[in-house]
Amino acid sequence: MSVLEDLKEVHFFDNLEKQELEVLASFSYKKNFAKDEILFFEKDMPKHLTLLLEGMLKVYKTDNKNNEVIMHRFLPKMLIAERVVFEGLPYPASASFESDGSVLQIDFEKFKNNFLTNPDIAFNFFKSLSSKIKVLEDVIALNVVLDSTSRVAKYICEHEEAFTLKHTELAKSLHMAPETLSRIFKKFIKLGFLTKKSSQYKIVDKESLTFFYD
Amino acid sequence: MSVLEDLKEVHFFDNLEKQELEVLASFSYKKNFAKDEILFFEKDMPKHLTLLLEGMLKVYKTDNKNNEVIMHRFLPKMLIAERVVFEGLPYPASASFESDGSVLQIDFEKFKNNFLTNPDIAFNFFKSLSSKIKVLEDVIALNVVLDSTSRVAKYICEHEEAFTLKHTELAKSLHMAPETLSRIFKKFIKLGFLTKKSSQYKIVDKESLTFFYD
DNA sequence: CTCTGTTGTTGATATAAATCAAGCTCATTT
DNA sequence: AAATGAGCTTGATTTATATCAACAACAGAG
Repeated sequence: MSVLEDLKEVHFFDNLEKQELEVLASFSYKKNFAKDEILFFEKDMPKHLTLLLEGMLKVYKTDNKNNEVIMHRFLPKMLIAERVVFEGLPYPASASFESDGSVLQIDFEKFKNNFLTNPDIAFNFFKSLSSKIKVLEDVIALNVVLDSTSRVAKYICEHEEAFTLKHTELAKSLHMAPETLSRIFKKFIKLGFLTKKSSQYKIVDKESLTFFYD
Repeated sequence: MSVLEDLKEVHFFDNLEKQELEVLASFSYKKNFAKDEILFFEKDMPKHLTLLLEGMLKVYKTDNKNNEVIMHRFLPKMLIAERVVFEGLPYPASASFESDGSVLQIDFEKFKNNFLTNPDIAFNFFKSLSSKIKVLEDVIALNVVLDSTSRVAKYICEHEEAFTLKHTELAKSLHMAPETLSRIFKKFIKLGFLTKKSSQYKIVDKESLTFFYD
């Protein structure tokens, strides 16, 4: 797929004319990554605006005990770390691919000069920053306000992809030990909120689960 | 002080002409608050863009056990909850004054139509959103990645106002029990990182303190 | 189909921090 | 100066969750 075709699929640029997209494509480059490849390391300087095209990406920090703390999980068509690019700061965390994927790297200086003065693009940029604030507020609400059981309840109710993740990964997102997650799932099954057949979990009583956090 | 004079003091609007400021002032209202008064409640719908003029404001959520979790602390000249205003969503948390203070309430529709198309203002709006992302990332880094001791070390090194807060309030910001904070201060004094004379704390070995989190 | 390694589970134990309870300090009022 | 009360400190206890260790389940390789 050409860069131009990729750009057409990204709602972020919906308001651009065909000709403008061509200009944008002229300073945008597609790059492929394999599972577990690193997109950037904490403290690297961003060189371009990055848009995730395919695959799942996690942004994480590593704590004292070398545990990953996942701060964001990105799905295709999302803009990545635009804040630091915008501010010319080093990345505050590292990012790696959780599956094969690809990104579009856009020359930020050119983007800024050619497009950020366009109110529609600026508006989308606002929205992208806003949604990131929302995600972070949710991470705080999830990790700081709720206990483990409530975190699991909230996460599996609100995230379709929860049961597609490996337990170790899910535990990382929820910021708890895999053992703890395992015990909570067991509890939910015993309470009849969840079923498990051939290691595939399914919510059977969402109502009750929401009581944990709502 | 007139609204116009207040506006002149806010760097956010530095790039506006005198005449533009007058237009802005025409749909902006100043409102005073006493300590502990509520600016807005979680789930209220925002009615205007709010700029803190004077005083200290905290934005917080309340957890299961009715403990406050402070998500932001605002100092004068900061824009408050612009994201939710921008997105037309209810406030995700409550806000109350920690001291007497005042805010400027700006009609958002008019602001948007008259000023958000101005690249300088849009740029400042980006910056405001960006800095909020940074604060939230820091809250996550502080609360999720670090243990209590490191959180205290980081906070007192990076926040001038740390020692002006009551211990109960500081403990809330750091998301720990006041008793825990007290014990950590005691430990820091014993280690010679901190001194306390007539209940005024002072950092004497910042270098060592930074080792806890850097 | 069996072997092997990885991921998930379970129970036992350790640990950080919250909670509880009591006493202390200091500022304010009388 | 004594009395009051809010905030702070200290020690004892409890609690949630991590860690450790052993084992089970399952997936992929041969």
